Amino acid sequence: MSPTAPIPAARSAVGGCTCSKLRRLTRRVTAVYDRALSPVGMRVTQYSLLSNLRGVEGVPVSRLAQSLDMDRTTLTRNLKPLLQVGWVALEPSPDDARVRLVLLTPTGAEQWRAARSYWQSAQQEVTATIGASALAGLHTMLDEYVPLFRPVTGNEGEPE
Amino acid sequence: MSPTAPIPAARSAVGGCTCSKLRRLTRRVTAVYDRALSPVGMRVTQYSLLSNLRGVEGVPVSRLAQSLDMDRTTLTRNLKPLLQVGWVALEPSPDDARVRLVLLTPTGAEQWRAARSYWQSAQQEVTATIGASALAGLHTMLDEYVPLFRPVTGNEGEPE
DNA sequence: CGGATCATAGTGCATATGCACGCATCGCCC
DNA sequence: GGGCGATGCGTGCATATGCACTATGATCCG
Repeated sequence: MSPTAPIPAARSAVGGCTCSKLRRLTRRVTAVYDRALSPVGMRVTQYSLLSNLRGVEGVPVSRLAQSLDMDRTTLTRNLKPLLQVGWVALEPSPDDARVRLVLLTPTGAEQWRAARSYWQSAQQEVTATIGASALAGLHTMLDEYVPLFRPVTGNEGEPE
Repeated sequence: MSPTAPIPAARSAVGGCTCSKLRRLTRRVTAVYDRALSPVGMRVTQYSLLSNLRGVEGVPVSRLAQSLDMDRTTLTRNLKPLLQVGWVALEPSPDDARVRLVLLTPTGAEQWRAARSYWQSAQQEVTATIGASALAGLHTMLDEYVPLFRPVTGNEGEPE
């Protein structure tokens, strides 16, 4: 069969769907970061998570989820592999027995510093690929539109 | 504890990370579509998948993955729930025993038609939220930047 | 004090994502 | 026609995502 023949009726997968377009680009861009971070055995989601713990004593799970703008239960599971390798720790709050504080371990901080340059490589690759000014325009849009949509699972709060 | 106090050092979860910004907006926007499609028990990923099967006799799995710009193995698994409910079918190609053709069942086509208006609601909501011209600008960027990045798992092909 | 209510976190379930690997088949070439 | 590399697919593994539900602890109020 001819490997390059176009599909009869199905060409553009995304059509006019904003969501599919977003997901598609996100998939490709995520791969850039994940490949770049693979030498340190870290994914971009994890790098982002660790970044948010820098310089913080301990953050309640819900608050970290808010900060990351992600579902609290998603965060709980995303923490699991990081707990296993000992890059983060989870300890009960002395003030409130319900609260569990997430904190960066020394090892985690070290790993973050090691990962940082790899992340910068990925970010630089993206910048070079689409151009600095175009990237700035994209960032502006992404940042501007996020607050217009409902946050995941009752988060929100902190306007900035 | 004060529920609205800002986190000491961790404010913006995404910082300057293009990937995190993309993933964040994608999460929020996906929720809009998934909520809108929930009455028909469909997710936006599935809606997009079914859309690509409209008017097609049967598409090899790999080619459909290319069209959707998604990893072939991801598609294989995304097909599973649709196979179970009978909206798509998978049959061996008469020409090549290796190839499995994905096709939309009559039920699946019917479900797609039913879902279409719900998808339109979501798309309309997004349009109204960020504005038609802004959305057009976003689409332009998303479409323009996708081909600049390596496709997932050796896909690509179709420049169109 | 004690119960209703609220807040915080984890789990079960289901899907989404992609890499590494293995299996079967196809085409080609001798 | 018997290899042999290439091709098409599926699976195992691990993470990412979010909804519904549960369990536990804090708070308020009579």
